[in-house]
Amino acid sequence: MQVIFKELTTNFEVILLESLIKNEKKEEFEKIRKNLINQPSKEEFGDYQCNICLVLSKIYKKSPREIANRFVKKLKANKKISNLCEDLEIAGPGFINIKLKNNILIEEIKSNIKCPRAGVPLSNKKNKNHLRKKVVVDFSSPNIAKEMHVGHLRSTIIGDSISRILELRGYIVLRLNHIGDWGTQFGMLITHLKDLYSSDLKKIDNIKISDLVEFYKASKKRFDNEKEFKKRSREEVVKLQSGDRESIQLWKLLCDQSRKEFDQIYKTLNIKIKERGESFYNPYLKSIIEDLNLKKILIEDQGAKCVFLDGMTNKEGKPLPLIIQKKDGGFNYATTDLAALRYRFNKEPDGDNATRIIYVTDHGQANHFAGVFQVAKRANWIPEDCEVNHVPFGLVQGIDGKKLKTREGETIRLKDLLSESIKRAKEDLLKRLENESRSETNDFILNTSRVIGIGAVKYADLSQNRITNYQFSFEKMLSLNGNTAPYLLYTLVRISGINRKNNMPEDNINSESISYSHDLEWKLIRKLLKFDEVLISIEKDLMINRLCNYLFELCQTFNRFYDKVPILKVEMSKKISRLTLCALTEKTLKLSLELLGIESLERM
RNA sequence: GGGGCUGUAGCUCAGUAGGAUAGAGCAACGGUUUCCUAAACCGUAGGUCGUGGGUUCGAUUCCCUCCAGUCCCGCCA
Repeated sequence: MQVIFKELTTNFEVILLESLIKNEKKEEFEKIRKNLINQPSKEEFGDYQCNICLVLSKIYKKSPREIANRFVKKLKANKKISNLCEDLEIAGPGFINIKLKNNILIEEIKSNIKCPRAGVPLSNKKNKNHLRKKVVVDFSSPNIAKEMHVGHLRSTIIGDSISRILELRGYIVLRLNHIGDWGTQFGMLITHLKDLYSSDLKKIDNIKISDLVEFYKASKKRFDNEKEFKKRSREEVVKLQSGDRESIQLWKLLCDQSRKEFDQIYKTLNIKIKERGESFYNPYLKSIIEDLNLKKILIEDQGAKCVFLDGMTNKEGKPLPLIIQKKDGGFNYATTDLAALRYRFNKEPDGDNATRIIYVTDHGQANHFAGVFQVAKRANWIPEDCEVNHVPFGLVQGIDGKKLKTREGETIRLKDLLSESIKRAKEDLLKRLENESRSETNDFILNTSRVIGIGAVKYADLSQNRITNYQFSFEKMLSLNGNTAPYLLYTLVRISGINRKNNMPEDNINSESISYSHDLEWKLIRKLLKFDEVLISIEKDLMINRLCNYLFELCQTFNRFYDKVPILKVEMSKKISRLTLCALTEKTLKLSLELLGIESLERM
């Protein structure tokens, strides 16, 4: 319905401007045009509302209702507006409630049914060469030789969903996995590896580390306790960074084995992402220093090369530095992040030619990114018309409100968490089958519980406002009531049920005869038509929970309709009209679940 | 000490480019099945929107004070 909204806004603006000119207040136009037409604060107020008369009352020094009367008269005289609107009603102190004509809404429904994106328009934004804009989404980013945990889960799920939504809107999306594959920890890992497998070093393929996490822990323990080991580890870092052949081989071995673990998780979660770890940017680090030097913003302090940040201070009240090069000459993550940012905005072939970079990390890194962005801006590395966004998210907590841990106090492995969810979904399903005396094939049971189990975990995360911490509860996310994946899937299953029972041949459907009379039909129509506006708002603020909220409301609206309004056992024209609503609900839901990375089901 | 984020019903959370009587789910209580999956639907009850100021015709929303929780603050990422 975005198109209608825009047309209404344009024509309202014309009338507003005429009025202002007539009253010699033209200069106010820019200030007050912004929120000329709003979403209604309540459904019963109509399709949109206009609150401008209360503002005009101040400017014209007349009562808002008096102004509203005149304004509405002018609006009604406008042909384009009267073609769209059934009624412009003045309410309360001077609000104008806008109700659209039924046939306009029905035309929208028909057009959305035909549209493969269910009415969501493609973004018309293009880059300077009039090509589709490219967005880099940086998400997931686990560390080599460490287990993925719930913190990575949020980044992965949110980043994936953002990518999918931007793709639907027509952007070219480059999903990047900025994995931690470089840095000082590799010194100890490689040294430990060399000690353990000294005899196999010639035949590297023979080395199989059974448990990388245990391996990491053992290395760390030695690093912290053995002086000699620590020394060798440090030397190993230098070797690695200077490109020593054997060190590089062992580094690759560690990365490969880790990658296998990650890929399993990504397969389970159905995540597509391109691995481009920190090591990729090594060749570009030196020029970061050079360029910052050239621009005279790099300052040496206590042996380290820093950029001092504006508006940020440390404990002593002095300007906070962003360390670009350590006193030992090594680079750290700020350097890599700057190099990555610059590369992504650079033109091809030495860059990605992006116009927007989105970083999905926990909000603990907010300061870090604020610093990095500030330096990038001062160094002029963010081109005109381009933007960077940090998309922060809160912690995953247990029921106790503390960081999610096992009973033993250990970090929960992501793969254990996912299989637990599937297991619980399966138990629920089996119980239901028994209660209803249903029998299903083993394949059905496995697939259904997998889709529900994974979907529930994803949806629980995405439906939450990402900025706040959220409490992880299998019980809630798998519940069949409330704003959960199973509730949405169930709604879809109901529609599939209707389709199965419907024996009417498809070519009987004549969309010309569509008409609606029931109040619940109209509520569903209006809800369906909000879909595009929801997605467009998400493109700006990247709050995925808006989509989930919308879907929950859509399903509630549909279920009320389904409960009270017969669909199949009615006369032909009503049946066709109602089946059309079912079809669009189904399409919207399926598409949305896809955007959330959740699979659909026909039966459950 | 500085900065970020959070504080809304018993619990978990929506809602904030200012708008009319602040919404869901869970838990509690009550109701609905000749019909498409009742895994649903309907109703009742539950609120000083952390505190105190300010701006405004109008503030949960914007600004300031204070309180509470949490995260970050020089060579880890």
